[in-house]
Amino acid sequence: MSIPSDLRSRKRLATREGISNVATRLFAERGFDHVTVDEIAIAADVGRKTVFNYFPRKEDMVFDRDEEGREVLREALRQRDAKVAPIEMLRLLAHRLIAEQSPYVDFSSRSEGFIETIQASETLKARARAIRAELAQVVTVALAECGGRDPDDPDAHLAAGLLLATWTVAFIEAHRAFRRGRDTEEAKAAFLAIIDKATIGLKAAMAGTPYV
Amino acid sequence: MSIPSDLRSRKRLATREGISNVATRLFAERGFDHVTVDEIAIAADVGRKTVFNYFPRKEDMVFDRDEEGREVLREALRQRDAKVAPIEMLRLLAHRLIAEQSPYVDFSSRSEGFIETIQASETLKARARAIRAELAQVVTVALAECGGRDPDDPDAHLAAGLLLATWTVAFIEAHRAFRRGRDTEEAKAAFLAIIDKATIGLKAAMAGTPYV
DNA sequence: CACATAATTACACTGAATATCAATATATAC
DNA sequence: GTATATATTGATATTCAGTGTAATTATGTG
Repeated sequence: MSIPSDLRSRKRLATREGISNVATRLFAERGFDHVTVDEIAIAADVGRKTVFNYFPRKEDMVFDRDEEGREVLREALRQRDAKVAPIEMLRLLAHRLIAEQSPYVDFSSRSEGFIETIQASETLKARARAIRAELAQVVTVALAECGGRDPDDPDAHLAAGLLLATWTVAFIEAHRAFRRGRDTEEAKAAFLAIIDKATIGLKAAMAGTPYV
Repeated sequence: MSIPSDLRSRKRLATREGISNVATRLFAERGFDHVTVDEIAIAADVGRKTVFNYFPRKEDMVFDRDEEGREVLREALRQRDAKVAPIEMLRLLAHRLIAEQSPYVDFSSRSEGFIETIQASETLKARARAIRAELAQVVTVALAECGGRDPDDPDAHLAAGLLLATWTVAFIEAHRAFRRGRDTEEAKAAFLAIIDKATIGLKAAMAGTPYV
């Protein structure tokens, strides 16, 4: 997380930031699908290849923290106290992310534009679904490990699927709540309310497995 | 479903079938991503534009029954007896589809190749996720209607998300069961076992809503 | 047969993504 | 400080999916 001292690395970061900022602005202004990579390269004053150098796919200019997100999930389940069941652990994670003002659960005017940009583009929605699928895979593996089972345990798959569906709905609903009341606190409350309520249900659904 | 008598319509169907068959064969032989639309057009002896005429996207040559699938879900929930809760209705639908040998729940050597082709291609997996998202949307709207609520009712979204996750896991698990034992009946039993078990959990999770 | 309509195709174009290779900037060894 | 190695960049060309347009061919109808 620290800024590298050597010139090469700093230049790299600056170039990356420059492209990212230009792209973000253009996407917000005109929509993801109506901005070409050529335009981004020109606006950022770099070569077209340089853009693809930093962001292998155009979508990566929007979602550039997905590995970080997966790591948050892995860590939460790895550092779990043995007394706390995995499903409960993820509920606690939701509360912690909210308490820590994590950017993953930011429901504000700023994030609203981000969400709008995504919703307006089939390509970005597809990428969001792919990221969810990767998250589900991470949760599946982590759960199976917690429960001492195979990484293809059906119960782990089911639990992960139900959990991801829950978080997704909570996330969407929190953003909707913010749009209605323009109140971040209200949105956070909505997020946690859905997580908490659904967790009770999920515990019932997964009773008899090592995950609850 | 009946074959049209006029020459034009028959030719249309034949052309479509021809393209579809050629494409299916090529995809199975060499993988979706290693077959170009040009090759399909040449092999099917039609113009490139004709291919796109029948299948707007390359993926549509693989998934050409998704609207049909959505309609099955809509119909099941629409023709529901008022005494049967929506979530229970979908459990019954699963049993009916299995009993009727519906192609949607075919776990055999034939469908195995189909699944392999999809799993081998990021593009096709993305399309499968998009179709799931569309199904979730259909279920959300149908549930909300059943429960006399808004189409953006959080409970409906949550229930639909949980249901789709359940069906997806059941589907994947049934295919895995077939791969293990090469027994269609065993795979069908695995499918229904997951649906039945998860339904109990989902009823607990959605208690207090109009959907259970 | 003549006319209208639908289907097919050729052609040209856009835009994402990849590959190659030369030019340039930076780091490291001496 | 100079030389060499390496990383970064950029110019150029190519592949492939997908779209638009207009011309051509096939089919249905009076």
